[in-house]
Amino acid sequence: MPAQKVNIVDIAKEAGVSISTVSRVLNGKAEEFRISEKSQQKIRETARKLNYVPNQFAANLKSGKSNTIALLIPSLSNPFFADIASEINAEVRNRGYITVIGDSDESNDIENEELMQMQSRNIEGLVIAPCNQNWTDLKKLYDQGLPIVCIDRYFENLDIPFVSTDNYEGAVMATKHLLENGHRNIACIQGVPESVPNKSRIRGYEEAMRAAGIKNYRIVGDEFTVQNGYKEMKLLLQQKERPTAVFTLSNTIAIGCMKALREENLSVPEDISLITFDDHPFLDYLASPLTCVTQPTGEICRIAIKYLFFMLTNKEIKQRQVLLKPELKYRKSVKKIG
Amino acid sequence: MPAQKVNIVDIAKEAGVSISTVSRVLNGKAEEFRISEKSQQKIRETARKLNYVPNQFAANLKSGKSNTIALLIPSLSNPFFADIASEINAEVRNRGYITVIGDSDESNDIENEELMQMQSRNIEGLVIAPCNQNWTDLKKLYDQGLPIVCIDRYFENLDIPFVSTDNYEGAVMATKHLLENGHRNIACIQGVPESVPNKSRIRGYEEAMRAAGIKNYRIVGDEFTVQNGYKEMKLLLQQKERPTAVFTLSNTIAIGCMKALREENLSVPEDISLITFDDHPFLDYLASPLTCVTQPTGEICRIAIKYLFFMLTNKEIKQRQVLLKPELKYRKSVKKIG
DNA sequence: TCGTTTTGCACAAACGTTTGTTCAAACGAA
DNA sequence: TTCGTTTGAACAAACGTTTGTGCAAAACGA
Repeated sequence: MPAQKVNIVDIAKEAGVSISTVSRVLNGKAEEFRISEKSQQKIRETARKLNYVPNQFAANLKSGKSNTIALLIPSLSNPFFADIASEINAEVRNRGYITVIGDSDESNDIENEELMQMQSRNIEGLVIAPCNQNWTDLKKLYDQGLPIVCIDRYFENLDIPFVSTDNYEGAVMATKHLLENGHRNIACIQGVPESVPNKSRIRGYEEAMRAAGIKNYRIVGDEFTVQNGYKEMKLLLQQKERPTAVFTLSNTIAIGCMKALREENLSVPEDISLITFDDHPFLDYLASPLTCVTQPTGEICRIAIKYLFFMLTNKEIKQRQVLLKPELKYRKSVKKIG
Repeated sequence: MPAQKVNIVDIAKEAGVSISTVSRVLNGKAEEFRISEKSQQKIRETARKLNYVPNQFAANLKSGKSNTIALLIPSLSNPFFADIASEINAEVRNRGYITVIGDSDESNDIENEELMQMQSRNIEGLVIAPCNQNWTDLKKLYDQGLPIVCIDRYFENLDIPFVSTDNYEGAVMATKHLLENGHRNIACIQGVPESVPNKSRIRGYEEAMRAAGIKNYRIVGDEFTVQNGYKEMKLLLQQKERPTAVFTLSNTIAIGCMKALREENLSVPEDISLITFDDHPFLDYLASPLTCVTQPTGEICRIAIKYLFFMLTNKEIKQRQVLLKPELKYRKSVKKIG
């Protein structure tokens, strides 16, 4: 017998008070409106008895407050973003809000659709790692007053605050490390070419290579996926002049590489050196523990949420564009050659 | 200038028609209500021009339809659940619904709170891997008519449908594999002891051990986390009689183990054999590729969503309790001894 | 005793939709 | 011309809250 959902009216009747009184008590405004202790108790008690669950939709409709912030990421199945989702979720709950998470699967269309959905749900803030390079919609939202913070991916020339890693620096560190170990023929397998982090990393890689006087380097690939890493590594291995080292721009790509290498019976770092962006608990325990560039994801999330809630409460943000320093975690996937 | 949010009334005015007409056109009910082609065009055009975004809250309030299903999992940072989230999300979107994801962080309180939140948001269905053993709240919801499907974790004696892996069988397979390789002193590091999958796995492990005539086996640990695996392995290694093999009940636990082993300069499988529940792309590329019991997560998600939508449309479900077969993926972490 | 202040709460109007009902105009048939 | 029928759309009542306003009753002061 699907008990009809109880509402505030039922409670009012049962408790013998008015609707408004119920509303105020249940919203903790009893003091403010001087509701007697007796009424308060009565109301709370019947609410519990009737199993009352407030209807957020109705509440939001009237008040405009949804107590919801949205997180929009390109791919939950990417451990980097799964981590972020987990952290943001916890951080947001601590502040009494709830998170709705959207996964755009790296598709512009889905991202836009999700963005719409979230608007429809009157979110009060948005944390996004935009996969769409076309920022007009996002910018419009921001200008309409929706607090937005970009993480990981961002738009350099927009005034939307962002928190990310200094990807350029990270790539320079990684590339230099390879160069210092005598490598000259270094290939780079990238992820989504249009994304800012990817572009910065590529820039870092290129500059480091050119600074070392190397002109002909190879950049291949187009996705932050295992499949992409696998495919591109396979192709690289078919080249006449095999690279002595490979720099992958995500750990998913790195796994793909290892799969390809394993199939060709090549080992890291003996036959080929490997270095990757993004850490992962597993990286330490691989056949050849992978040297990597780690991003401070926890810090990124904390700052992003801090900023978001600053905006929500109209506080000033001193620095709108934050790039945190990555670190090189030395393991054993780079061989000294030459 | 935060352009006031446009609503259906604005459109009606601008287009010179009534509110209801706008609503019907925008909801694709133009045919049904015989709205002229001209009006339709006019309405759609002005909606676009004014940048109209429907207010779901208002719509839902009236219609009772939220087009939302909820996914509640114990931990997004666990790759197993991250995968599930990703798959469910995609599957649900394909059916024109959207998913809101909740992460309870293995906390009963948070789970209950999230459950409340979701009720408040008038979800139409729920997919949950319940961490709370107290099913009364969930059961109440189910009896009130909310379609619910449990995945991974479930309640055996409830009529709430579930889709999971035959964890018992998986554990038996793993344990037998160790036994067949001559191991007698096999320890098991478990996850959350009260969770059904954990209990089934333990049952499988125990029965296989006893069937082999082994009485004194060790079950330790209490969380599906890296830390738990690390700590328990450390302790196991301090025992007088070290186990020759360890069976871990999740890959997070397995990583923890490997960390401990590495610190003690022990290697798998030379010094100790290791087998784990749950696959992961990385497992293949570890120093000693880990033999594991894989769960058909994709299949689990697909079936769960199929069932959920059956319930949503009042179709009959033939089989309410589904346990899919796991598979043993042989890699190189088990040594033949004795 | 009678004003005045405080206390405690009820009333009713929103919020932006959906949807059942009603109705005018246009049309066609007789 | 008149009447029935279709076509196209307007009206208005919800949905379950929140919140500004208003007003008794109680308490108090003189």
